Amino acid sequence: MPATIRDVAKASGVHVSTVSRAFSAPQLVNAETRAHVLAAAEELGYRPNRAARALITGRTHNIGLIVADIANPFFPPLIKAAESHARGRDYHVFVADTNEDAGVEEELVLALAKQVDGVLLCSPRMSNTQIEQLSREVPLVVVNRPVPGLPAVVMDVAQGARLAVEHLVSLGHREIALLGGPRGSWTNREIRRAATLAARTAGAELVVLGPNAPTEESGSAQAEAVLRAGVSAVLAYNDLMAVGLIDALDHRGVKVPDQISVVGIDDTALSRRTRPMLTTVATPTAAAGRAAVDMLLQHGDDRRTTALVTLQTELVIRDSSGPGPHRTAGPGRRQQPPVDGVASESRE
Amino acid sequence: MPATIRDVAKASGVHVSTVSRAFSAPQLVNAETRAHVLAAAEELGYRPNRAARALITGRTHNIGLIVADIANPFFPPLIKAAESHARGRDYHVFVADTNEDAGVEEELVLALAKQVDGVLLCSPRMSNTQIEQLSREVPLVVVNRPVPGLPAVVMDVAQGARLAVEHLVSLGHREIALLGGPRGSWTNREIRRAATLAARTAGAELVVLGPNAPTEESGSAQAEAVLRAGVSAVLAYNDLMAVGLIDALDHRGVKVPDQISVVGIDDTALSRRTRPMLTTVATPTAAAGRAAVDMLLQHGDDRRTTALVTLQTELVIRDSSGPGPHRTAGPGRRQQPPVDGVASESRE
DNA sequence: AGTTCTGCTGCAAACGTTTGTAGTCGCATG
DNA sequence: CATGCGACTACAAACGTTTGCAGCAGAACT
Repeated sequence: MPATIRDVAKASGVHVSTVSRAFSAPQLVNAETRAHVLAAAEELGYRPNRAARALITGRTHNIGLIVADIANPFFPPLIKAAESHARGRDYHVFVADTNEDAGVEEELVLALAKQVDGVLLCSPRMSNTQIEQLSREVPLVVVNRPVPGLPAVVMDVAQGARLAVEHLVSLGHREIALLGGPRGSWTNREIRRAATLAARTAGAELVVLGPNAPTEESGSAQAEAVLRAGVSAVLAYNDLMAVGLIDALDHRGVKVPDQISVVGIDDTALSRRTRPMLTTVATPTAAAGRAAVDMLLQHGDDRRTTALVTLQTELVIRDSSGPGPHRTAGPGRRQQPPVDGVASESRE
Repeated sequence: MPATIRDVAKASGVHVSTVSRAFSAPQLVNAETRAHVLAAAEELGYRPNRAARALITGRTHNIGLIVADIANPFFPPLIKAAESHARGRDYHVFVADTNEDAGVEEELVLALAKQVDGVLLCSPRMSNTQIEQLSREVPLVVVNRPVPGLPAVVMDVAQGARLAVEHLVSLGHREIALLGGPRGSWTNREIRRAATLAARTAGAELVVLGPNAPTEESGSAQAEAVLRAGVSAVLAYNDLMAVGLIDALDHRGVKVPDQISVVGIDDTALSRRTRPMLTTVATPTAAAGRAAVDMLLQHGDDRRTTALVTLQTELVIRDSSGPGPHRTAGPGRRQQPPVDGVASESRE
C-alpha cells in the first residue's frame, strides 16, 4: 500500500535507479530531473524502505544500546547523550534493557545483530569470552569494562574509589566498609581493588561486604551488616545503594554523617536528593555515551583505532561524609582531586 | 561474510526453501531433514537476516516506543513492562527519547515507521491531527492521551485529581494551587479540568499555575508563585515537580505539611524518597505498558478492537499532606479511593 | 489397477532498494 | 569528420529471505 520507489519512478517518468540516485547521490542526477522526482515523491508520500536499503548496503543506520537496568538513574543521562549524538550523525539508537541478566543480554545482542550496524554494550554482566564471541556477530563497543581486543570506554572508577577512601581517611576514618556491587561487574572489581590498595596504603582497614544487587533495597538490606562490622564509614558501589543504606541507617536512628559517613559513586540526580546530600564520585556518563557512539561509528571506516578510552572521575564532596572517630589531619571540605591522577591500568 | 540461508542449504544438501521452512514452518518439513538442517545451521553459526525477512513478510517483529524523557522516573517502569511483555511474544522494543520536543517526536515516528510493526507513542506533545497523519505511516497506539479513531491507553488521572482535591478539602484546605504541567499534554488538561470541578463542588478555590516544564527544577522555580498565591495546599502535575517544590519550600523555611500540603501524581520511586514522604496519585504505569503492547499486537490481526483502555488510579496518602487552616471534618489518613469511582469521559 | 490423498521437497518469483555497466546525446576537440 | 568526453540516464543483477505452486513418491482408498 505505501508508495515504493517504483511508483515514484512511474509518476515522474524516469527509471527507478534515477529515483534512487535522486535521494542517495544527488550530484549524479540532473538538478531539473531531481526536482521532478522529489516533487513526485512528496506527492505520493514516499518514504524509502530502510529494510530494503539495509539489505543491499549492509548498513542500517541504527545502533543498539544495551543497558542493565533502565530504571537505574545512572543510565538515562548516558542514553540521552548517545541518542542525541547519534541523531546528529543520522543514526538512530535502539535501547534495550536486560534486567541485569546475562542471558537476556546475550539474547538481545543476537536479536539486534542483524538490524543495527553495531551495539553499545553498557555494564555487561556476561563473561569476556561470551562478549568476544558475540563481537563476531556484530561490531561491539563495550562501556564500563575493558575487553581485550574490543573497543571500549571505561570510567576511571579506580581513581574515584582511591580519592573517596583518601577523603575518608583524611577525615579520620580508620575502619571503612566497601558495599560491593553485582558479581560479573568489572567496575565492582576495580573499585574493590583500588579501595583495598588505597586503604592499605593509608593504614586503614577495609572490610568488603558483598556481592550485592546494585539497588536501593540491597543497600538498605546491608545496614545491619554495616553496623555489625563496626566501621565508621562506608563506600558504596553506587549512589542507589548509598541512598538505600542512608535510609536504613536513618530508620535505626543512626546519624549520617555524625555516626557513620557514607560515600556513593556515580553522582546521579539522586545524590542531591538525599538528606544529607550525598558525597559521591562523579562519573562522566554523558561523555561516555558520546565517546562510545564515536568509537562505534569510526570503527566502521577505520579498523581498530583507539581500543580503550578512559574517562576521568572526580570526587564531589557534599554532606554525607564527616569527621571520623580518630581525628588526625582533616583538610576537610572542598577538596579537589589531583588533575594529574594516575590512570589505572585497565586490564581484564 | 556471515552465513546465509544458501550456505546452510548447500551444507545440508537441501533447497533454500526447505531451510527456510525448517525455521519458520517446522510442521511442513520432515523431522529428520529438519534435524539435519538445524545441525548444519548451528555448525555455520547461521542467524536469519531479519531485514530480508521483513522485506518479504512485511513484519519486522520490532515495536517502537517513544517517550518524552527517559530520565523522568515515570517512564522506566512503563518501558520495562512493555519490553518484557513484548519479549514474551517474540517482539523487541526499541526505545527512543524526544526530549519533550514535538518536532523530534514526529521525526522519530517517521524514522521508525519502516523498521517496526508499530509504535507506542507515550505522552505525545504533538497535535491530534499530526498524530492522525502519522498513523497512516505506521500503526500507532497512543499512551496517556486519547486520540479519536486511534487505539489508546490512558490513566484515569481525572479521578486521581478529584480524589486528591477531595482529600485536601477534607483536611480543611480551602485554597489550593494546581502546579500545571507542559502545554500539549492531555493529562495536564484532564487534571486541570477535574481538579477545578472537584474544588468548585467542594466549595474550595483552585488557582492554576502554569503551564510548566514537568521537571524538578520547574517545580522549585514555582515556589515563589505558590507562596504568593497564599494557598495552603498544592497539587502538582507530577511527582518530579512536587519534589522540586518541597525542596524549594524547605529552603525557604516553609514546613511541609505543617504550613503547606503538597500532593504529587505518578507515585514514582521518588515519592518514597522525599522528607516528608509524598502523598501522591498512583498511576498504573506497568499495566499501561503491557496494555499498549497488547493493543498494538492484536491491532494487526483483528481490526479496531477496543479503541480506548482506561486504567484506574489510586490516591496514596503519605506524609506531605496534613491538616489545613480551616479544620472542618478531617476523616484523615488511610483513606481508600472508592472502588466504583466514575471513570472520566475521555474526550480529546 | 486406477485414483485420490498425504507428506514432503524443489522451483522460481517476489519484496524494495542500490550500484556497476553500458548506452545515449550533445558538444568540443583533434 | 571522426573521435573523445562529460553529463546524464536506463538496464539488470544483486541482497537474503518467504511462499504459492508444482512435482513426486508412497499409501490408502475404490
